[in-house]
Amino acid sequence: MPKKVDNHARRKLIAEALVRVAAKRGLEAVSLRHVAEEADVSLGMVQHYFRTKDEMMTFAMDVVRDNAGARMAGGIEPNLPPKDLVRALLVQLLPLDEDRLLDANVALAFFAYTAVRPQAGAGLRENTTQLRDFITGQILASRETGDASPRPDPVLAATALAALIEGLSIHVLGGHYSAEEALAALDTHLDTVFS
Amino acid sequence: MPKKVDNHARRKLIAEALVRVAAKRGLEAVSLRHVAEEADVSLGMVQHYFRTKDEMMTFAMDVVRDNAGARMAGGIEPNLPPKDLVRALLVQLLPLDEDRLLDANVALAFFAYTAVRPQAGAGLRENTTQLRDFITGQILASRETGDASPRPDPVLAATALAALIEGLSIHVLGGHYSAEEALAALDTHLDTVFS
DNA sequence: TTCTTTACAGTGCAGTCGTATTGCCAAACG
DNA sequence: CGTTTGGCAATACGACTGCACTGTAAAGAA
Repeated sequence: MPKKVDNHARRKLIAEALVRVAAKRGLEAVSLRHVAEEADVSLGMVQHYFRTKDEMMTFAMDVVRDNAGARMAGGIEPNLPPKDLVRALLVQLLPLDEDRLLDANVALAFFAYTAVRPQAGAGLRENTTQLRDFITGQILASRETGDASPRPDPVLAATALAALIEGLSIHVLGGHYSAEEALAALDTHLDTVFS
Repeated sequence: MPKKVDNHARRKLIAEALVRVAAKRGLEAVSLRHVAEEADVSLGMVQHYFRTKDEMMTFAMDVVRDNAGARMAGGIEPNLPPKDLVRALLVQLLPLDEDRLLDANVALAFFAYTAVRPQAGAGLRENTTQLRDFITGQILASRETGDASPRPDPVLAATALAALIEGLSIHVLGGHYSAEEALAALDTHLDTVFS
């Protein structure tokens, strides 16, 4: 066997360049050439690691999802009460700093992307399902300890919570209001869920 | 003066074709030629009514916003209690039928579009601001009549409500769950806001 | 009537797109 | 040592893009 290269690292390098292009100029500006330029590699190399553009897109989506997942996992401190735990998770999805703003921007673009390509959205769907399930569990846990009044359906409450951060993120991205306002809205909502 | 044509009607005709293309195949499939074909007119005509593609896009965005606004206005019955009024409004933004699904799809695409072109998002921002203000007013009104416990900040509650339908719409578009589930989540949230 | 102005249709152009193809180079194996 | 083979660069190609330009038909103004 000839030269040995870390295949996965190269793909990630390219995918991250794609993310930067998409965040700065939109998904429609993502072309093989632009990505190659942003990654400071040749077009040929991009083609070597991704046989088709769609393959590159899909991989980049997975990288973004992994980023978000890792951030959420990193925000967790065990033994936190359910409410704080959920909050710690959701805050990681809000564009509160430059990094998260970049990712949220790309995530939004991918949402629009998968809305027209249903088969490409499987990963996204899995993510929200997991998030919803986790939140549901935490709501139930909080009720067991008697912290919350057991009024509304926990699954629906979790659904609303997951949708809420999504909507807040989008509004912040669109410049409708500041990230701080979004955070405040999230907090008041959390208060009502974990009353 | 020569031939007299309803200029605005023609522009709307073209913009609606654009919306159909965007909903079916995504914003990136929106080209002058595709729109012309969908509208069953010539490329030359599209160019006659829109000097640039960006001008066409902006106009189409306005049409979609008008659609949504008209729907919301149409859903209103006066003398409704605040909660039902707000619900009637927000329901119009959920993709519960084919028409609203189409518009929501395009709206999502435009959100992603404006996230990278801030100057094009002014209209969108105005829309959510108006919606937030209206909801805020209704929350305050409901409290005056004593229907609600006056706990959380009404502005933040309105912000959350507006963000919530946005997030729910997106999740429904992505096939993460059904429109009925989204509606149920909205209702439980409305119950807590207008307790 | 003649003239002017609008409302298109058609074509051409320079640039970009994704992809296929070709070829060179260096490293590992026999 | 050669030979093979993966890693990459470069180029070419047909399709498509937004836009500019030209031509033509028709409807009012003079």
